[in-house]
Amino acid sequence: MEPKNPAILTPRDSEILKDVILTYILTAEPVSSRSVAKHGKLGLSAASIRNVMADLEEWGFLAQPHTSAGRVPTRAAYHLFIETMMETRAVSLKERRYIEENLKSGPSDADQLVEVTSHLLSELSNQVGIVLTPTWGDTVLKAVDFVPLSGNRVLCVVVSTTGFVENKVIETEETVPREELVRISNYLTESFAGQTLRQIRERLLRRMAEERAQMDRWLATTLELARRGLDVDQGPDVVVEGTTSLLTQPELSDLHRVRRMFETFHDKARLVSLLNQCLLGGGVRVIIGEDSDLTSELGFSLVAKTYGVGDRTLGTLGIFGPSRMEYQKIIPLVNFLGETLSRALAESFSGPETR
Amino acid sequence: MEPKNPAILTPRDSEILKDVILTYILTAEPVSSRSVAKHGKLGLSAASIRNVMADLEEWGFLAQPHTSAGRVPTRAAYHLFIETMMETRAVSLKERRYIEENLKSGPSDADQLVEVTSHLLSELSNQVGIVLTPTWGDTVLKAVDFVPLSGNRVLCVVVSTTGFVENKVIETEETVPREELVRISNYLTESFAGQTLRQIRERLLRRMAEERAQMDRWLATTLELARRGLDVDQGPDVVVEGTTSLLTQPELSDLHRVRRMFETFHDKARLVSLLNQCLLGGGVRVIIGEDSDLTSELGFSLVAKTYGVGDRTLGTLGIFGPSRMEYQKIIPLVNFLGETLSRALAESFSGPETR
DNA sequence: CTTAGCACTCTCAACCCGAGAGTGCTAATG
DNA sequence: CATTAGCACTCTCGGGTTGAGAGTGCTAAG
Repeated sequence: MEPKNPAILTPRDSEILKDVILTYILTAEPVSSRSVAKHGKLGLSAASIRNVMADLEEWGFLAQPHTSAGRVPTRAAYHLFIETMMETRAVSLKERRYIEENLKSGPSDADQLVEVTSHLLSELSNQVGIVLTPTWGDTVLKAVDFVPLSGNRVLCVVVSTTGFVENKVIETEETVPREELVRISNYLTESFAGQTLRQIRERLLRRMAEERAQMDRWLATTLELARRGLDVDQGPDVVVEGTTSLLTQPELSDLHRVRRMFETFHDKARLVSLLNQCLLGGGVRVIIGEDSDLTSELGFSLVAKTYGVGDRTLGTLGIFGPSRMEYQKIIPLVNFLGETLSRALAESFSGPETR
Repeated sequence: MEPKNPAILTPRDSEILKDVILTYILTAEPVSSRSVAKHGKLGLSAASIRNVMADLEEWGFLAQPHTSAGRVPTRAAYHLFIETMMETRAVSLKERRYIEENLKSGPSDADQLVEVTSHLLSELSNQVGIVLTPTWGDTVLKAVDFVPLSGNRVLCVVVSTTGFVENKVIETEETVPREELVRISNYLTESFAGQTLRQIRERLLRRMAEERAQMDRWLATTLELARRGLDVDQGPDVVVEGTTSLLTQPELSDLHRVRRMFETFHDKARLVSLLNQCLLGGGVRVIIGEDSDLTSELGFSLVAKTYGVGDRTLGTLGIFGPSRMEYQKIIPLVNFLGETLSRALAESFSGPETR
């Protein structure tokens, strides 16, 4: 469709494009040649700017909603902006303090940590914050514990090395006394700590098949409890925060798009697959507009980054919002929060082992 | 403003009012005299209906958006409708099956039960489902359990008799070995099970003050752990589900009201206080429009009921939506789900004691 | 190469207008 | 006397029109 881009933009072209993008981000309205001429540093008249802008449109960096409207940056323009001409604005000291305060003191377990992070993402960007929790099968077991409830019910508590906790009530064939449960907890924790739930599951099944005949009663109930309690095959959870803050954005001024947006955020499966596109690479990934079917409908963008402990990637976190967003601030913010969350998870939960 | 209502409506007035309400609930548009005449059983002409409707308006049961529009029921009309002329439509067998299936098989602990209930409320009514979880201080302790994490961290698991589980990570002064934690868990569960968290907290504080001097080391750490672990002073949680389903309702056709609605649902504190108005009485409570500041802004209604185990009220559940809702179906639905949730909580978790 | 000038295009809000819907009133009717 | 047919009146809503404003593209002059 669009003619081939030139190998490189002249400094002037670049400057003008940048100006258009910056003011569009600010105002959400098509940018006219006149406003660029007035506001811009280079003392050119509107007419000259117009020529350049016509070129930029031809290259595919600008578009007009209709004849005689200003120009609007395209997806390509945003990408170029981010890669070559953006001056990132580091997260301010005040914000860093605020983040660390909230992340250090408030949450006690990892799930709360994730929730607070999502909230911070949203609050500090005025967009939607998204955090993907680790896939449960990949988490490394720290401890299992069984608590007797009434009747034949047992509460199984599974803790990962990174501090995520999962509760599950299971029903046993017969009542298992408290002391027995303590022994079982100890045994299972000792034998399986340090392995992923997926590995554990496989080993359990293999072992149950192998030893079926010669297993004593105690081992049988133990393994059965483990199988039931550790079998949490749910995929990753998506924590979405701040959808309402988008309602004030001008791009959501019509009801139909509002509905679409909420439908989008409710379809967790698609969100997960979108977020998973960002799994590779350590830096911040930016997905803009038609890069993905999800973002294209709404003309939205996603700025995302993985988080994890050591070299192990646990999940993804990011900010979702109209393509017209302050990448200069958003990208450092996502970066910082990714690092901070990773650090918090590492510091809090993988200290010296207890035994 | 409005002239005093007549002591009683004639059967004909009543019939007409009912017809207006029913068709308004269905169509969401002002009801004309003509449509009542056509659709209604009593073979009257539009002109006669008009006279009656003018009366009903004078008495405050109907209102017109403007001259030469049809009539719309007022809050008073809905109340009258619910109290005297509504024929409730019992929850269908299919729906009952669906509810019981979802509530029996899916969720394992009480928190999940609440979540599923909220979802069912929303799904079956196409409105917003709300469930208020029990105030944590009022819940009765079933068991406490401590799981050692890394370093000086201990995961405290608190289980209520009704199956609600709370996790909390606390930091201890010095490392407490695993066997010790087991002893402490046992001791605390035995001494405090059956009391509310509030009671326990008071006793703990008193005991710590009394015995400060003569306490041995073990008891000191035990009580300290208990104080920290059982001190969850958070208020009730509000689980809101299905806000998006309201977006298709015609009363939310303008953006401003959509924003208002989402703000409303995000202000958990106000929601709690509204729901708490329904705490008294065992039946289903209906709050319509200007009955409360919360519902008035939007012209919304709330149908709510308490749930609990035995004679102990635990929380509230309800359906929130435009005043124009199918009370004939909604009220039985809330009633049924309240009873089913109560039953599920009772059956699952307060069976025979384990020790 | 730059820019002033101008014609041209497109949107947007305001306005008007007529159709349609519904009412209130009155007079006729059983 | 309740009921109803008839009719004038009111209000909303959608469509069409118009004029102002904004912005562009082009051309010709500096």
